[in-house]
Amino acid sequence: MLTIGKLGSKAGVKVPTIRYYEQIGLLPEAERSAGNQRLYGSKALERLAFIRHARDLGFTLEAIRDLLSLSDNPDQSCAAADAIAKAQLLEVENRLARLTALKAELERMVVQCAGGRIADCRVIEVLGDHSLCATDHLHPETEETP
Amino acid sequence: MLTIGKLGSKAGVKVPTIRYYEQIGLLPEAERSAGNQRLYGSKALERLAFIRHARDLGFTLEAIRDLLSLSDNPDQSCAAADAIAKAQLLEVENRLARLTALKAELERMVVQCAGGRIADCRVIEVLGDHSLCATDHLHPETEETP
DNA sequence: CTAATGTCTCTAGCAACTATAGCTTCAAGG
DNA sequence: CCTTGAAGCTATAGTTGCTAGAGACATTAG
Repeated sequence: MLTIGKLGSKAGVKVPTIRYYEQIGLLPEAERSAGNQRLYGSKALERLAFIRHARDLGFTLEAIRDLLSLSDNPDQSCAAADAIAKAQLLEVENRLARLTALKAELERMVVQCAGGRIADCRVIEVLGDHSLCATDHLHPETEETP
Repeated sequence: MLTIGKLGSKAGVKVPTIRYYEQIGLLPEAERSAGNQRLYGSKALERLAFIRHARDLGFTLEAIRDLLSLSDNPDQSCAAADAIAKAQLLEVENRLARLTALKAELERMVVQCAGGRIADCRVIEVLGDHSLCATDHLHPETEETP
């Protein structure tokens, strides 16, 4: 049995994050020791690794919740899991496209900066006027993890 | 003079967002009409467009605050503005690299899904075991806007 | 046995908004 | 002139995915 700290270091997840996952129901309530400390077995480690990996791949906790409940019922069709992954792929492709446009724009800005005074600075100028942009890099839709 | 709604639709920014920007000091306190409604002139529109554009380019509000204070004092060297833009460019390049690895992994997952039962689903399987991954798509470091 | 970690709960904070509630003001139609 | 509906106001709370802190108990190394 692992304490929360051991579990965290094995899975590469910080301790408060584990407690947070338990709190929002992604992880089941842990067993407790006599002294009320959480104890975890290998199943919890697997589940946490799953969550961690899916987070690394950019899935939201909501999507992960769905994926976990799918993997808890292994007899169903995997169409749902496939759909979630495909949606995530689309999302990522979208962001890639936007980021690529952004990068081009930032490069243009930086290259054109003459290094003189602010009054001549292309960075400031371009930021003040979207029509100076070469591409449309619109509304990156603030979200989290790619 | 524009009302907050007109300003918002001209700049492509939602009304509560404008009030929020005022609240955190990115926009100066607006003039008020007799009936206490905010009124904006063209300077405010420019400033808001600047903010909006910089947000679209992925700058944080903190970076934007700095850029605005630079553009408010146009007699300085533009080295600072240039540095902010360069840092932002690096950031974007980083994210691009990570996203590209992610995309490859997601594509692999999706392609390999045979469409059978969860028990055989590659999506679930890969999520449970990082060693099945072809690339290192590690820790995308949760942030906002690309 | 003591000191140093580790863990516990609870609360508050981060970015960058968005949404809600309950009110006032404004512009246009009848 | 009056009413109705949209748009504005303030203030507060919620969102996502954590992270940080306080103050108290548990465990372990020396």
